[in-house]
Amino acid sequence: MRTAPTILHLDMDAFYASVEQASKPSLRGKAVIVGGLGPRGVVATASYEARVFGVHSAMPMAQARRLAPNAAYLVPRFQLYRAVSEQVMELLRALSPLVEPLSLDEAFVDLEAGGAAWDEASARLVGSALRADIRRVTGLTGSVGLAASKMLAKIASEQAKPDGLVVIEPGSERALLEPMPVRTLPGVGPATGDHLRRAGITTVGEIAEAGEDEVVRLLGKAHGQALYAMALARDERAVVAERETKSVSVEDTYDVDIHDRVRVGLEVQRLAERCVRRLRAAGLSGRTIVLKVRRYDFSTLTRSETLRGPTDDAVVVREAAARLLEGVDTTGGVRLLGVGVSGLADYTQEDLFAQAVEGESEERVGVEDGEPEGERVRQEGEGGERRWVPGADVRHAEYGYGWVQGSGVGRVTVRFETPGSLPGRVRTFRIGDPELVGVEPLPLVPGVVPGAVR
DNA sequence: TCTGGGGTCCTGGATCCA
DNA sequence: TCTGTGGATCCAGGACCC
Repeated sequence: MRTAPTILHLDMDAFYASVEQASKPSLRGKAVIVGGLGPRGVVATASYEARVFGVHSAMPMAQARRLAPNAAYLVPRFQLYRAVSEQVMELLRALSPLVEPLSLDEAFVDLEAGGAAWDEASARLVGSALRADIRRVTGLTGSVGLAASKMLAKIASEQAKPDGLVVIEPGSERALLEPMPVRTLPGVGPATGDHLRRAGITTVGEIAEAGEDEVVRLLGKAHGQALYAMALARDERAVVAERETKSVSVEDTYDVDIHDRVRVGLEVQRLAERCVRRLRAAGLSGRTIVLKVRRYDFSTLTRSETLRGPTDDAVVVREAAARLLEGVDTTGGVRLLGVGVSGLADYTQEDLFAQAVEGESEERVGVEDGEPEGERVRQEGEGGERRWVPGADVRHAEYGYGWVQGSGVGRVTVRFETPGSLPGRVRTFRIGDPELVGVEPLPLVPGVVPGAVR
């Protein structure tokens, strides 16, 4: 284990909500909640102003609306978040070749490997400069944790939130961890937390006291050994820049349970095609096809089938998924369906026609990936009429740039403002108003154009 | 009052094979 | 030929993470 706090963990503060606030001046300082807005949606991110009401990630949206009825509710705009994330990752890669992104808003950086820092003082300087750079380039705040291991750097950034920097000095780790709740350690979720609590273990110090044998007895070999080591502040995991994808999957939760078996079959076919589109866009193929079914009572089951060789053929995946579905009882209704492919390879075995039982249908899904992500600005509503999603960027021929605040009963309400403007005014239009068009998001900091935004 | 989507890793039983 | 053993692989489910 290294002796200087040169592993950096960056965690952007309330990332999706902060991007929305940066992009929409009227929302700054307000409760903003980003997530699925359907009847079964959950919160992806809540701004700190919304957290005051008790709203947090993964909470059912219905519950959030009860707690914070006056918050702004927006659907995620992943394209924009990806572009901003790429700007941040670019800053990290300038520090070191060893950057390990964990998600759009989080990453580890090995500062020593990049020669950017070698002791506490230099690491602190780099961390502060990074936070300033992030603010300058994106207008957003991020929290930085610095420590001698990944686990501790992550705990440090958690303590630094929001908008701070915390260094855990080597030598102080054990004393720091001891009183912390077991849930602080990575890999301890609700189930493991409960398990440990029933054994009388609630703090990290108590895991260390219990001894490795006891923890392994409670949690199994791999998990137990890993957790015991973490409790002693032992974490030798390296920062890994390139992680290869192990599986590709898509899934949909339906607003209303599907009972019709034919419809279930059609949805599975659709998901299989979407999955293959993603697979091909990534230049991958895979051997194992997985069907996932969540039933009306939330019980979830998976069925999988392994082919003789990897495929990226939509027909093959569709047929495998259909075969798997045959063995699943869906009476009572299903709320979620998913199709995935694992056992990935970066080549395709062409000689797979035998696996396509009806080798006749030669249709394939194109590589061009028009993946809808719920960020479609304008959707076709029932009867072909236009529908605008809350938060979407628009431009009006007369009033300029703005975003959709809400829509319904034939009307759409738009607030006209841009990232660099003062909070703007609201106007309401007919849903079909030809003067109103959907547009790409504007850069958060005027003049700094996120390269990835098309 | 309900519980998304996209992943990763681990475990344990079944099966196959040398 | 029978039986036991142990590894590899497959399959299903659970837990966790962001």
